[in-house]
Amino acid sequence: MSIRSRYHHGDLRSALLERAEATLRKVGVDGLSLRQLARDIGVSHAAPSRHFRDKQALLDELAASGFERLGQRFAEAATAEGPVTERLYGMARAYLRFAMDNPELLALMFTRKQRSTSPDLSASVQHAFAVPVALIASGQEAGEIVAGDPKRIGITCIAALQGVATLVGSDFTDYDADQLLRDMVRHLTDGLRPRP
Amino acid sequence: MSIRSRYHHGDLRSALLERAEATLRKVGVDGLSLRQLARDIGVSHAAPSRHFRDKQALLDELAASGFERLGQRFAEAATAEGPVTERLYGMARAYLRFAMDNPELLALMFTRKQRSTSPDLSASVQHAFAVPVALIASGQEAGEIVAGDPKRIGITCIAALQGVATLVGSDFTDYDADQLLRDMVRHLTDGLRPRP
DNA sequence: ACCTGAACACCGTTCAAGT
DNA sequence: ACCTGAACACCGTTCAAGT
Repeated sequence: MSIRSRYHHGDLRSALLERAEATLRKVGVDGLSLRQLARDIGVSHAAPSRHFRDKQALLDELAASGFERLGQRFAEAATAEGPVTERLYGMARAYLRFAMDNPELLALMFTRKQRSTSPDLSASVQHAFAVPVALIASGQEAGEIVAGDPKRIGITCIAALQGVATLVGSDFTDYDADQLLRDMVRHLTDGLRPRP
Repeated sequence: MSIRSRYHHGDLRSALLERAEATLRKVGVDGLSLRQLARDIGVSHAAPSRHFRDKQALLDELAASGFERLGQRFAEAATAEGPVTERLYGMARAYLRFAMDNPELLALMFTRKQRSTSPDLSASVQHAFAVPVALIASGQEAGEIVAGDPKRIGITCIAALQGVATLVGSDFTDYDADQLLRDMVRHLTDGLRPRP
C-alpha cells in the first residue's frame, strides 16, 4: 500500500466483496449500492465494473461464498463424534446458527431472481448440500434412518431447515429459534403420525 | 370515468396495488418502481405518495393481500371431505401451488427486511396460519396426529412447506415440486427414524 | 491492466402550487 | 381531497480518456 500504488488499489475485487458483506449485514441488500461501496473504499464509482460485470454478479459471488462457508460448517458438524442422528442434529444447529448470524446473506443465497444461476454459485451449492446427503447415507447403513434415496432425503432435511430459518427471520412467530428447531428435528425424526 | 374526472383518478390506490402485483409477477421486486407504476396508470410520479407513505408500505400491502389469499386457499382445503391427514396434504398442495403461481409475491411475504412488521400484515399472517393449526388440533382429537401444542406443530408444518417452496423456487435441485412435496409430507408424517 | 470523469437514463421522496 | 411539476439527492452502467 505504498503512496505510489494508491491509484491502483491492488486488490479492489476482494475489498469490494468484503465491504459488500459488511454493508449487507448492516443495512441489507436494498441499502447496498456499488457507488457507496466505491466511496467507502476510496475509488471511483466506475471502478467496480472492472471486477464485476454488474451488481448482480457481485451479489452472486457473495451468495456463493455464503454457501462455501455453510458447507464448511456442515463438514465440521458431520465429522464430529457420536451417532449419526446426533451429528445430523449438530448440522441442523450449525445451519440455524449460520442463518441467524447472516440473515441477509441467507436471503440472498436462496433468492434466485429470474436469472440463470451462475456455474460458480451452483458448484458451491452442490458442494454444501453433499455433506448432509453423505451423512444420511451413512445413517441408513447404521440403520438409524429409513431407506430411500439419500439425496432426496437430504434435500427434504435442508428444505425443513431452510423453512425454520425463514420463519425465525420473519418474526411471524414468537417461538424462539432453538425451540422451533427442536420441534422440527423431533417431528421429522419421529413423525407426526403416532407410533404404536 | 368521465372526461372531467380523469384528473382525479378515482381509485388510484387499488389501481396501484393491482398494477404493482402484475409488475411484480412480470419483472420481480427489483424491477418494480413507483414512477413506472404511476406512468403505467397515467398519473404523475408524485401521486402514489398520497396513498402509500413510501414504497415499502405498498410492498407490505401486497404481502398482506398475499397472506389473505393464502389463508383462503388454506380454508378451502381444510373444509374438504376426508380424514384429517388427507386434508392436511391438500393444504400442503395448496401451499405449493400458491408458491409456484406467485413466486415473487411469496418471497416478498417472507422477507421482513429489518423493519417492524405492520399490524395489517401481522393480522393477515396470524389469520392464515390459524387454519392449519386448527386442522392439526382436530387431527389430534381423531388420534391421527401426535400430542403436543397444535400451534407449535402447525408452525413446524408451515416451515417445512415454506422450505420446500424456497428450494423449488431456487432451482438448486432438479427434483420437481410434487416429488419434493410428497417426500416432505411422507417423512414428516412417518418420520426418518425407522418404524418397528 | 486498472482506474477516472463525465454522461445517460433512471430512481424515491418532498413540497409548494394548482384544481 | 387529490394531483402536478419541479427539485433534490441519489442510483447502475457505459465509455472515452488518462496513468
